Amino acid sequence: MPELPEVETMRRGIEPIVGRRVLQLRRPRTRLRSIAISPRLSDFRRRVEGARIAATARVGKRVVVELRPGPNRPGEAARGGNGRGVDRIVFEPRMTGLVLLANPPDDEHVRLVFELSGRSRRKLLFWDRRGLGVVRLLSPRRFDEECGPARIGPDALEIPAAVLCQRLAGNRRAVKVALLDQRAVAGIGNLYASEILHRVGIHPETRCCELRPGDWPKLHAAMREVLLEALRHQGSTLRDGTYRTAGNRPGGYQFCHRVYQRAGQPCLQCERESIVRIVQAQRSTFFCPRCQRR
DNA sequence: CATATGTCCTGAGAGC
DNA sequence: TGCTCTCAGGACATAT
Repeated sequence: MPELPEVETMRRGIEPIVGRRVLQLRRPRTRLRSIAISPRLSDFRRRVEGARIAATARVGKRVVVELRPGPNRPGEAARGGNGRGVDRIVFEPRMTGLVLLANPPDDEHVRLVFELSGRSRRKLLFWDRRGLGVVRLLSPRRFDEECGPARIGPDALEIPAAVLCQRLAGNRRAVKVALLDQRAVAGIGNLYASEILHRVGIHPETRCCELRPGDWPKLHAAMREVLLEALRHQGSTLRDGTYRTAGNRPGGYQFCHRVYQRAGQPCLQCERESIVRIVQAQRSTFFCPRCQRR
């Protein structure tokens, strides 16, 4: 489940594509259902082939590739260049999607292939085992609708503590569930929500509105620490081995997990209690009943 | 409006 | 061993 650290690692890994041109877009035929793309392939192709890649970015858990108009679209040249009038490719990995600049884990789950210009003939791949991922080519207006502040809140690594507090403090939901709300704060998923709450010593079932004002700066600090540490380790590759960097290598943060997928094992903080697994909003939550009291 | 639940999908692993 | 069943969860649609 690529979350902020994994998605940012993928984005950094594809940086070498900046300055290249998309020569061809292909969707390999497989026995699997095809993933959702928009617009349809023929329109996607017409708009992307020939375009030059201007920059990469990340919006929450999405990888963004900014384009400049190509030579096959001379009429577009006038409004390109300032980064606002350009189309963007938005990769949404969701559960098992990967953005790769290397050989994929296997061939049958390669969903899209962007052939790039350059001597090395590199390919940008979207690989997705379960196929829940989405790839879109968005005009500036559509990008704002799909990825703007109305849909995706401030990034977890950018948001100030006071804003985090302001956006969540009145919430009646459990803090673990609220942290997963991408409109409130963007980039946290199921894995890091548990890790963050363990680090700050907050019980995951505590309602946001029950937290004391002094808890928010601590939660904010723990959030940054966990996400930055995971980013340094290039994300977490879980037991199923799905997540890989853009270079098709595993991350290393799974060896630092203190609670996630550690039910029944001793808490590394107190070394007395065992980690417990509960279900909140149909998702697993892991915590230490001793270090995280209500 | 805020909050809760159902749905999509494939493959791994459990249980018999 | 080979079958069936359950589960994993991000984002969005729909329900309460």
